[in-house]
Amino acid sequence: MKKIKKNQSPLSFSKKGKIRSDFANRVVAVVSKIPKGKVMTYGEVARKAGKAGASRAVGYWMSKNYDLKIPCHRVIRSDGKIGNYNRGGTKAKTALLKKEGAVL
DNA sequence: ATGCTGACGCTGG
DNA sequence: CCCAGCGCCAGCA
Repeated sequence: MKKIKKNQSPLSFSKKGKIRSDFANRVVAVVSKIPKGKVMTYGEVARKAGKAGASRAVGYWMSKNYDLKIPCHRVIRSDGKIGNYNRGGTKAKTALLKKEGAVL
């Protein structure tokens, strides 16, 4: 038998069980899979989510769902710069990554 | 569908 | 570091 549906992680961006978008769910899954001490760019996340180039869409969900239930602070810009965090807490994000030992 | 917005990516200044 | 323009995409009114 085959698994009709994969695990529905509680991290998924959904409304009371209703999936908003497969894309959003994928993004959360990828980000939550980022190992500690490592960072992933929005572009990479979007690519793994199946939507290469949807870097904006990725950040969009972060801003809308920055529950901090996912290591969104491990998601940085392609330049290696921080980008944004919690409506402008770039400082906190930088310190957080440095503390974890992320290679910037 | 259309228009606007947004935690992007890149190039240029 | 900042800003401007263009291209990219998903979400929402």
